Amino acid sequence: MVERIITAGRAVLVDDGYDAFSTNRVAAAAGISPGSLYQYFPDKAAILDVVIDRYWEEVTERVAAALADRIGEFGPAMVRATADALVAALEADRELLRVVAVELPAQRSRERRAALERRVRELATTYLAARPGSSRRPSPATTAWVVVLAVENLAIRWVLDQPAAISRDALLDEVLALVSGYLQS
Amino acid sequence: MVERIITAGRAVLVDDGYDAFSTNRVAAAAGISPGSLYQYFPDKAAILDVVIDRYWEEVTERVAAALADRIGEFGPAMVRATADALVAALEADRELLRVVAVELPAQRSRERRAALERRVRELATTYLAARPGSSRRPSPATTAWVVVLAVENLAIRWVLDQPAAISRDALLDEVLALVSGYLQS
Amino acid sequence: MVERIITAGRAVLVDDGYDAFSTNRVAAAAGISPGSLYQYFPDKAAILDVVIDRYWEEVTERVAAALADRIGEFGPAMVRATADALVAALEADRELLRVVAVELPAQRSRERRAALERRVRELATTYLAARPGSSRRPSPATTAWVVVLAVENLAIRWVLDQPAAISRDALLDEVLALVSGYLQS
Amino acid sequence: MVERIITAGRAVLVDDGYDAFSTNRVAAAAGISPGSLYQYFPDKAAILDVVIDRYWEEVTERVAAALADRIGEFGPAMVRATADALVAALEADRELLRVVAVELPAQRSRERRAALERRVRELATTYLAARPGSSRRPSPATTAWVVVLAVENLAIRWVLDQPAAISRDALLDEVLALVSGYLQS
DNA sequence: TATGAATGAGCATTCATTCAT
DNA sequence: CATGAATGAATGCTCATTCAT
Repeated sequence: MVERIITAGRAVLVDDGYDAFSTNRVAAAAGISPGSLYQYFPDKAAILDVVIDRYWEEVTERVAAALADRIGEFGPAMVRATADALVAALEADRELLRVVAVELPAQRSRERRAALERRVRELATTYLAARPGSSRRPSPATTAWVVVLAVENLAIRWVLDQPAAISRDALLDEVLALVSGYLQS
Repeated sequence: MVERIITAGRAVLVDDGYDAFSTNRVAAAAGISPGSLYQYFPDKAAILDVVIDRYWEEVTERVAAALADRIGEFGPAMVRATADALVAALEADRELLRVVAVELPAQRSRERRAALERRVRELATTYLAARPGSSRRPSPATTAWVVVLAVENLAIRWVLDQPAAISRDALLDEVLALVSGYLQS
Repeated sequence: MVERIITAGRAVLVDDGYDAFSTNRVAAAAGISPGSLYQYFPDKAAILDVVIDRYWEEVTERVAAALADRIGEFGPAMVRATADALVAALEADRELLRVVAVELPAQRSRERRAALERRVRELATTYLAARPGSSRRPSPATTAWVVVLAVENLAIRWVLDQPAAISRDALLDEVLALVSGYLQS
Repeated sequence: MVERIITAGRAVLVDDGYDAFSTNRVAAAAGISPGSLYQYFPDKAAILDVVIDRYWEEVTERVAAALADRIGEFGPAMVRATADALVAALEADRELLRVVAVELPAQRSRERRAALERRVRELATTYLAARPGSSRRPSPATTAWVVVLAVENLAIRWVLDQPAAISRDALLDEVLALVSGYLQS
C-alpha cells in the first residue's frame, strides 16, 4: 500500500505536474480514499519526499556502483564510466527528472542531492589523495567539489535539454576532456 | 507604480520568502490595494517574473560587460575576469539568489537564465571560432555550452553554500584551471 | 457585515444547534461566502465568542441596571427587583440560553459568566459592607458569593426547565425568601 | 472488557481532556483495537455516557447514603452532613468533575444530574411534608427544588474554583445558614 | 484610476464507523 | 470474538482574482 501510494504520487507528479500534486489527487490515483494516505504517511510532504528520495537514491546507487566497479582502473576510463552511469541513471526516468529539477523548488531535493554529491565527492577525494600522480591540483577536496558539481550539472542539463548538436557520446567526450584537462592543469 | 510593485515584490521575496509572496502581501508592501496590482500586471506570476527577470538581467549585464571589457585580452585573464564578474554579480544580492535558486521552482528562472547562458555562450563561441589556437576542442558551440554551464553552476553553488574550505580566490583559480585545461585537452 | 455574521451565527446556533455551527453554515446563513467570514473574524471561535459574549453582556447590563436603579432602596425590594431583572434578561432569549448553557461546553461562557458574577458580587459586597444591619453573616464577600451563585443558578434553571409547579412570581418569592433568610441567619 | 473500556475512557478524559476523547485514543488506552469498541458500545457517545453516568451515580450514592444515615436526626445536622457528603463526593474525583462540568456540554450530564437532583429532592420533599414544623415555606416540592439546586451548584463551584477566602468549613456553614434561614423565612 | 470587500473553489487533514479477514 | 486497514464526508481556512463603487 505504501508502494501503491508512492507509485501514485510519482504518476501524479509526472502526468499532471507538481501543482496537481494534492492529497485528493494522489489518493484518487492510488485508488484509495484520502484518509488512507494518512495511515501510511504523516502528511502530504512525506509522500513527496519519498518519491523524490527514491529518485535520487536510485541515481546515487547507480553512480556509486559504476564508480566502485571501476575504482581499480586508470583515471580516464573511470571518469567516462561514471559520467556514463550518471547520464544513464538520469535518463532512466527523464520525466520525473524534469519535475524534480524544474517544477519543484530545489529545496525539496536539496538534502538528497547533497547526499549524492557528498558520496561521489568523498570517493573522488579519496581516490585523488591516494594517487598523487592522478592530479596536479593542490587540494583533493576542492578538486572533487569542482569535478562533481560540474559533471552533475552538465549531465542534468544535457538530459533535460537534449541539445541536438551534442550526442550522448559527444557529451561524454567533453566531460572526459573537461575533467582530464582540469586534473592535469 | 510598476516600479513600486516590483520593489515591493522583491522585498517580500527577500524578507519573507517565496511562500509569503501573496498578492495581498505584495500590495501591502507596495502601499497599495490588491486590486491595483491588476492594473499593472495581469496576474501574480507576472510580478514574480519581472522580479526574477530583473535579477538575471542584472547578472547578465554585469557578466557581459566584464566580457566586453576583456574581449581583446588573452584567454586566461578573460576567463578569470568573467568568472569574477559572475561571482560578484551573484554575490550582489545573495538573498535574492537564495530565493530564486532554492525556494522557487527552476521553471520560473528558466527563460531568463537561458538568455544569460545563451548570450555568454554566443560570445564564447564567437571568440573560440575566431581564434583557432585558443582551444583544441573540435566544436566551438559545444565547448562554449560546456564551459558556460560548468562555470555558471560552480559560481552559483559557491555563492549559495559558501564552502569554508574554498576561498573566493581559490574558486577563481579552480575555475580558470578547469576551463584552461579543458580548452587544451 | 460584522453584524450580519453575528446574527447568522446566532441563528445557526439557535436553529441548528452547536454541532451545526460550521463556518460554511454560518456563511450560508449570512448569505456570504466562507472566505468573507475571515475578513471580519480571525477564526470560527471568534464568531462564536462574540455571539456568546453578546448574550452575557446583555444579561449583565440588564441586571446591573436593575441593581443600580434600586441601590438606594430597602433590601428585599432590591433583591426581588434584581432577581426579576435576571430572569427577564435570561428569558429575553431563552433559545440562545439553551444553546449557551446546555449545548456548549461551559468553558466557552466561563469568562463572560464570571464577569457577570463578579460585577454583581462586587456590588453586593459593597452594599453589605456599607450597611452592617443588612446582614448577620460574618463575611460580606463570602455572603455575596453565595447569594450571587445561588440566585444565578436558580434563575437559569427555572428559565430552562420552566417547572410547571413554580410560577414566575413563586420563583421570585422563593428567591427572596432564600436570600432574606440567609442574610438574617 | 466493558469495564476496561470505561476505565480507559475515564483515563483519557481525565488525562487528555474531552477534545482528545476519540475512539482511537480510548481503544489505545484500553489496549484493544478501535473496532472492538463497537462490540460493546453502539457508538462513541455511549462510552462517554457511561463514564459520565458512573460519575454522577457515585455522587448520588454517596449523598443518598449520607442522607439515609441522618434521616432520623434534626434538620441542621442533616443538612450539613448532606452538603458535606456532596462536597466530599465531588472532591473525590475533582479532575473528572472539571472535565464533566467545564469541558463537556451540560447536555451530556443532564439526565444523570437530573436523576441525582430528583432523588435528593424527593427525599427532601418527603421529609419536609412529614415534618410541618421543619419549614415555614408553603410548598415542600418547591422548597426542595430551591434547596437542592442552590446547594448543588454552590458545592460544584466551590470544588471547581476552590475560592481561597472560603474554607471547606466556612462553605458548609454558609450552606447551612442559607438552607436554615430559607426554611424559617 | 484606485479601491478593497467579496468571492468560492480548493486545500490538507481528521476521525467515527465499518467489515473482510 | 477481535482485528485494524479503509473509509469518505466533513471540517476550518486560504488567496488569486474580480468588480461595483
